Amino acid sequence: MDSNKSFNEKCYSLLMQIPRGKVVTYADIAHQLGGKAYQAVGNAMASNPTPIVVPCHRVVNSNGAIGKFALGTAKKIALLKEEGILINEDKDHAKIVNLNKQRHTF
DNA sequence: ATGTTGACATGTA
DNA sequence: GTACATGCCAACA
Repeated sequence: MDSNKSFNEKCYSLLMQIPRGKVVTYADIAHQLGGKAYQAVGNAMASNPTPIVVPCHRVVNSNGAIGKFALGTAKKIALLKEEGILINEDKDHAKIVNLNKQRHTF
């Protein structure tokens, strides 16, 4: 049966709950969905029909890394910085600073 | 740190 | 409809 909201819609709902200046990990989202579909979540983001509207750029890896982004990792970093997220720019090793502190809790 | 295994949605054959 | 491959990953050895 097709659920009311597709998997991708659920992910977007959670994403839109994230206030500016906060970030979440794929594991957190997957956990909120009641499973461990980390990559499924990421895939849903990749299929993101409305970027920016859905802050998919506020989602980072569990280890604090930026991960990838449909519009480009650099774009993601730039957006996060613009949003006020502190990122450790080390050459090409961009990582979230104090992830646990900037991590948003649902 | 590296490699392998695990879990889930989507697309293609 | 079943099977295989891929993907903005994570946990474990």
